[in-house]
Amino acid sequence: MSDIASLLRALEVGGARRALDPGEMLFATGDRAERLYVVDDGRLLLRRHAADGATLTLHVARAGNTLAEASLFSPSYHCDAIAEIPSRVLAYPKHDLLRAIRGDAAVAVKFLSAFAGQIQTLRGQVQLVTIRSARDRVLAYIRARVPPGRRRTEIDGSWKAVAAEIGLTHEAVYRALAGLEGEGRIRRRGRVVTLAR
Amino acid sequence: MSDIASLLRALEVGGARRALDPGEMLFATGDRAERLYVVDDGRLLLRRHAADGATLTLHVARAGNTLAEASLFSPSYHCDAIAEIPSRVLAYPKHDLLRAIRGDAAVAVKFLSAFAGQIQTLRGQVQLVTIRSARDRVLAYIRARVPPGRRRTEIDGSWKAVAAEIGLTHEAVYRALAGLEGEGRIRRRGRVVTLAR
DNA sequence: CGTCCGCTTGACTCAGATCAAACTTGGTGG
DNA sequence: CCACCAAGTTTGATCTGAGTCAAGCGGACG
Repeated sequence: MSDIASLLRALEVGGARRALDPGEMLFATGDRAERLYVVDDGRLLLRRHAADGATLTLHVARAGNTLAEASLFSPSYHCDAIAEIPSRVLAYPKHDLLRAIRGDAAVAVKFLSAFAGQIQTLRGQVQLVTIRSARDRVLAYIRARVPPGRRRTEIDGSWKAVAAEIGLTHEAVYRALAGLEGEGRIRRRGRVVTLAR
Repeated sequence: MSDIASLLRALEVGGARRALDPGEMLFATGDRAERLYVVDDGRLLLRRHAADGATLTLHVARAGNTLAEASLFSPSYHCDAIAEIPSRVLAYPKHDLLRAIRGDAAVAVKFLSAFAGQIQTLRGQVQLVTIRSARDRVLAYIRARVPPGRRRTEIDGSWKAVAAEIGLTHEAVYRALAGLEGEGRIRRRGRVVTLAR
């Protein structure tokens, strides 16, 4: 998956380990961006607060994912990072990384690759969040999670977390799921969902 | 806009122009990924087919957007690209780009920075589209367009296009604008908007 | 064994979608 | 230079569906 993690391990750059409890904050909006993180284990949420107090999950970072890539080129973080479950991360000082990247184009290319993946993920999310109907949005979310050629997928995290990720209330998500199952478009047992033909 | 586009223009790498009719396919899933594209004019859809036969639009690429960045790092395209309206694109051979990136860490860093910018822009868009109230969403859109320290901005394109971009109907946008002007939050003449203090 | 949290469903409300219609603007061609 | 057409803009009336509030169930965990 993310060869960034292994790439970082191979570099001289040392990563400091840090453990987080559920709900613990790794960094907050406005903090000086001095580190880039790799999720070793667990799950972290990148969140932003809207003016009206609502919180939006911008990204769900899982084991192997990098966190706050954009902060490499930004003086401060522009969102909060919070552990959803007990998690461990590796922290790499931004300056060391930038030095390594500037010194070795091959390293830079690896980073580019990881960034490109992020862009794709985010585009998918923009597209998803723009779908107005809750039913269609949930269905699109599921479809995007089913590996090509397969029919089944397991949602990781709770449906409530999914709701936050796709910009719906959890009630709307549950109703959409119930509706889709009623129509026979999907079958579901807990977090395992199967697309109907 | 997309500094990737201007970055590409600045490189020695030449871009081949290509015109597409509505419905014409630029590339299909599984094709060998040999080029990265920049949309010069028009609108292209990136689509994927789900297991249940449905078509999923992953992204709508407009003028200035790059297409298939991820393909730089993948041997084949993983979605279809189709022109929605008459469009023109610039095609950059992947090998030339990769050579330029690998050969010069400074170029690589420029790309990285541009990609990081893309990521931030996209995160901002996700956040914007998630704002539920039409009034607040339009206001946030305007605020994001006003240069720091200034009060005025000119929207490029029509308000109708803005509506599509931020996931509202054009009626909702016009009403939101009228409401904001009524409240005295903004002043507006055509496409020029001034924020009230 | 009790508490917390995810899950689920119901009733009600309201903002934005939808449908409709008129006015304005800009550009094109005769 | 003007007639005309297309597209954007504006406003009104109605409807729909997601948000909100509320309440109950069940499993996980200390």
